[in-house]
Amino acid sequence: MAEDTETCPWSELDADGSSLVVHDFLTKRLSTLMSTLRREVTLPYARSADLSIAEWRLLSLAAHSGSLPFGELVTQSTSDKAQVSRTARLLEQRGLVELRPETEASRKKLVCVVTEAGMRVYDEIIRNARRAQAQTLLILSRDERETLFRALEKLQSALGD
Amino acid sequence: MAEDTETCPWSELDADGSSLVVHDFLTKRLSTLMSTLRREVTLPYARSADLSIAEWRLLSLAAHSGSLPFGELVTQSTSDKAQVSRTARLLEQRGLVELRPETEASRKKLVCVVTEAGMRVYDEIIRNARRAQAQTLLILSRDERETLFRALEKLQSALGD
DNA sequence: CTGATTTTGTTGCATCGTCAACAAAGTGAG
DNA sequence: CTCACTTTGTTGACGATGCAACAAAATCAG
Repeated sequence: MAEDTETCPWSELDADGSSLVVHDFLTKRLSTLMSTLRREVTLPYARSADLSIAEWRLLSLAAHSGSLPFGELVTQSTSDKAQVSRTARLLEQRGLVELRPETEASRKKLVCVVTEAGMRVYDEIIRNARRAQAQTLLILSRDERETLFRALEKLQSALGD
Repeated sequence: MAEDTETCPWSELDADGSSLVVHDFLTKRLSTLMSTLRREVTLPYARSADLSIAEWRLLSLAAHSGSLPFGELVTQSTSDKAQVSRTARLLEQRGLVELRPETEASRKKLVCVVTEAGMRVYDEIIRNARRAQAQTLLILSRDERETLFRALEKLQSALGD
């Protein structure tokens, strides 16, 4: 084993897995990268529309399909329902989304509908964000990009989504 | 363009980057995975030693080399110096690390030295964590693992470390 | 050595995220 | 219909996190 420990220590693992040498854990690496991305990419874009990161995440989730049930918002966001509730209400106060009953008969179950104003904000940011991300991803080869996303996907579903 | 949009929409980007179709942004994917990993992997292990995630991160950083200057702790952790300061003091109160002046002459610059007790806690957790991570990584092919880590590394340094 | 400048760690504060308790609404067996 | 049970969104409380002001110490030019 370990023919290329220098350059790829993480590849050094066997079926048992106990010989993994990685001090540089996947979790650490991901968390470092995430924190950099938040600071350098997401935060600036969110701030350009005077949104917090949580607000931006919610708006973009809902805006992608125009509207989303409250429950879906909770499921798809990383946050819990408390955070989603408060953030959604903030977005509502600013006229970017509307929270209304799912059906006429019901009064409790809510849908989050993005307003015209919300859509404008979303479109504006998402365009820049797309370009910035694409620019960043260009430092990876096409194969690396594909493998990266596929690997992340696999890990996600292996961990029980 | 878009020969394989179905399976790999993210690979669809050109030099300008404007044609990137990714709704599924890298940031979103990473943040989802991170949050799952924290919940399913890191948190349980940290809790098994009654540590918060921040405490575990600090302890593992210092324990890897036995001791680490305070400044290095700040640099290598994702957190800022305030957080590091408070967390380190907590670890000190619990006898897992010792914070002492870097040299005899100095009184301010600190080194974080992991105690015997701290090392025992670290060793216990790290062993399990390694095994768990290795187990998870087994769902990726060797090539995918290598590419994944290399890609993450590249992105990190491209974003100005 | 001395005074000015920079580093370094601490503290206060505002924000964010999570947990748990709660109330209102929906659901279903009888 | 009705009573018990579940689901859903809100609220309060607390810990974690990040920012910025601050004081003590280190550094350095002269």
